[in-house]
Amino acid sequence: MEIADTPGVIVTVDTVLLTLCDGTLHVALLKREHAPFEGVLALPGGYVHVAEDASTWDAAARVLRDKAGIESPYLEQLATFSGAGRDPRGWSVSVAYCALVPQMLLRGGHGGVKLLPVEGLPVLPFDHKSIVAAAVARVRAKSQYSSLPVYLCGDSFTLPQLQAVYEAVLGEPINKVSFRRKIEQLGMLEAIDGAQEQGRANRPAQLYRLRKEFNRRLSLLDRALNARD
Amino acid sequence: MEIADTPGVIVTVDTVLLTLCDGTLHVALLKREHAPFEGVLALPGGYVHVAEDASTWDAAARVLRDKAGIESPYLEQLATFSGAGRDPRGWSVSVAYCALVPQMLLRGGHGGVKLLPVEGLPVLPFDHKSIVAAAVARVRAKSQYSSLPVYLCGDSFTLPQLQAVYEAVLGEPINKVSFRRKIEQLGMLEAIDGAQEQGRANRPAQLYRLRKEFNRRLSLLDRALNARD
DNA sequence: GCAATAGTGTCTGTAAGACAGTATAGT
DNA sequence: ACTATACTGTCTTACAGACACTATTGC
Repeated sequence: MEIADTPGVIVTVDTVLLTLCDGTLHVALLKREHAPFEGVLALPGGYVHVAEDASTWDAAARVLRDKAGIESPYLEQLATFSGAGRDPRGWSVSVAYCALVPQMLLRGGHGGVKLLPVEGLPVLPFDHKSIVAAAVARVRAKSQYSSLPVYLCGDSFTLPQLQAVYEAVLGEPINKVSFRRKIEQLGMLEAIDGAQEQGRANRPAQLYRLRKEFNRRLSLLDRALNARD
Repeated sequence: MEIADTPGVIVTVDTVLLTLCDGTLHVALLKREHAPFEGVLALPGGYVHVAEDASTWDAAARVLRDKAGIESPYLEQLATFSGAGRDPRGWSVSVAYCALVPQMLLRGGHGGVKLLPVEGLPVLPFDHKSIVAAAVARVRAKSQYSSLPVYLCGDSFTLPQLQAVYEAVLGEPINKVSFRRKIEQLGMLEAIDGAQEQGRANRPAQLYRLRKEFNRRLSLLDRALNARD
């Protein structure tokens, strides 16, 4: 029997929780409670707990739940950051995860969560700035061909609202007709019968929701990677 | 000061080395030299060596060099596989990397390397079958919009050869004119002056090579993720 | 009726695929 | 000259963006 662990390697998870505030992408940061960098704003993260976590995905979900008070409907593995220099405690491996949540869902979260725009972040400890940059790049890339931004909306939304979300993520205006054609052909939305946005002095917009069979589809794919087999 | 490692977690790297044989993707496997699964074919992998490896990328490169005798020009992080159940030794984290090499480069490798078609693999230990599947899916996806398959060719190649490689990876024929237009607009190849394929009873094809500025571009991007900051 | 935004029909330009033609080697 | 494959010019078709038009609410 060989050694049952890898001495000298720190194994952690970090989560990049993104949401839309005022039309721009923001990332959730927390003040660190322990050394190193105690009191400094950083990504929510923590050690993998061998006894509790069935995988690093579960560890990331636990970190978000316990430290930020959030159950993210979307949680995808981003990449793994590693090396001798990234953590002053020693050689470390951090499996980074990316979460997308509607801003409303953050209302119920813990009070200590700070939201900062992803552009123009202050200096962050470890290599957290690189991790955020990788998450934003991934989300922008996926938004060009997938339904990923729907996770930034609530349960129901109008097409103009969804288009505004896409435009905020991608940082450029989208042609209305093309957008609606694209959404149509992706086929992952369904109109909610008789439900329309009310209360404004114009034609009301149809409300839509994600079809059940597409719900959490992307995160399920990621889960399969972490399953036993 | 906290603990300097994460007890009970095994930290390894696994490499999926892909190449083209007889027009289909093959993966390199090695007989395991130690328990568990001693003597069984598996992906080349090993523990992270804190003293030698500056990152998991370096660990993967070292594993390929030492165990398979190959310096891969392309080595990209794929995903991280983790959990209590995937390794009988205990809770483990494996950072998986994907390498692409031209078949010629494998001639110089160690003798123990077995190449098997990625379709119809036998049962593999750990979750190596999932890892291979993820690598193949990633390579196919990236091949649709990038120059990734050039790493499966040698230093110089003709456009018809490159097209055959794309078709083998994607598993479907490509329109010749569209392919040449696409390659042209990607602009990462340059004709080698006066060099043409010889020796066949037809018009000789122009030889091309990857432009220097595009060399290892994708793997450099991945390296940046693993750098100190 | 008017303002404002939702949603749709249609035109146009760009890019992908099909096809056929020309080019150049060996035999 | 003939064959085989490399390469290229051009036609057609599909799709993305632009624009204009209709639809429906509150005031």
